[in-house]
Amino acid sequence: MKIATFNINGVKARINALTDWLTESAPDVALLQEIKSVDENFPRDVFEDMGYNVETHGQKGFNGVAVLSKLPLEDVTRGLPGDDSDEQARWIEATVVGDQALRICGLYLPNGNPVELNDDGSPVAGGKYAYKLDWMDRLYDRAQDLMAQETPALMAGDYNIIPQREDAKRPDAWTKDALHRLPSRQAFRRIVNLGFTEGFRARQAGAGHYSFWDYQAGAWEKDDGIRIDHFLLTPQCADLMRDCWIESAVRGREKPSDHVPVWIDLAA
DNA sequence: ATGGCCGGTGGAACCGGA
Repeated sequence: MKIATFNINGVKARINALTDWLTESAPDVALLQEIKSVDENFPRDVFEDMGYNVETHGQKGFNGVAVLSKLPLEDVTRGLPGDDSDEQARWIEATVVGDQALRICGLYLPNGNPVELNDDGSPVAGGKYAYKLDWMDRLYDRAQDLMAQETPALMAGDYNIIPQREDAKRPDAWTKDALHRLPSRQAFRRIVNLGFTEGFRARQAGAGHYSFWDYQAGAWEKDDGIRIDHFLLTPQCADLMRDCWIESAVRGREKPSDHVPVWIDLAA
């Protein structure tokens, strides 16, 4: 089973690029982020006509996540648990019903910029960086629950985290940024350290592997990228992993997203 | 070498992104 995560940066603007990609690359499951659409306006018929089951968790203007699956989806839940006042659409879960059940979580982790700090270095309450770290605390709690299930499960999406220096072309440019500053990396590592396998790094070492290139300043042409889209797998899911790769060529196509798809292939 | 964007909203600039 091939599963891809893809921040599409607007489903309406990306509809042709997206259907071309689905036709050519044919994921069994696609986790989409930044659909930038309310559920009612999501073009579900387009994907249903291609043989996908469609589940969305959208909002007006920005954010929004979705799952497309050729296999049946069950027990769909929307929103990351832990804060009923959080109205941003960044989390969706479902169980993919195949030879065995696989719990999949699609996520769009907050960017966190600008970083606003108090004099003691703590994040300013109510600011975007505080929201990012608070969201990651809730992600930790959900990750802990998933791990306790001892079943095949994964959390994948746009983490907005550059885990290590080798995951950026110019790491020094990111040291104070919300995507790479130490507390952000620590919060990510703390989740991984619950026992998750980071799919890509289980397959591929070394620098020069990116999943995002800014639209500005010719970043794609200069390969000035960062790796921020990740798969985290429970041990029972990691045991099934055959491969994990980044489909970077998609960034060079017509009217691309600024992110590209990241894939895993599972023996399931 | 150098400069440099894009999508959505709403109907012009501005927000949000990373």
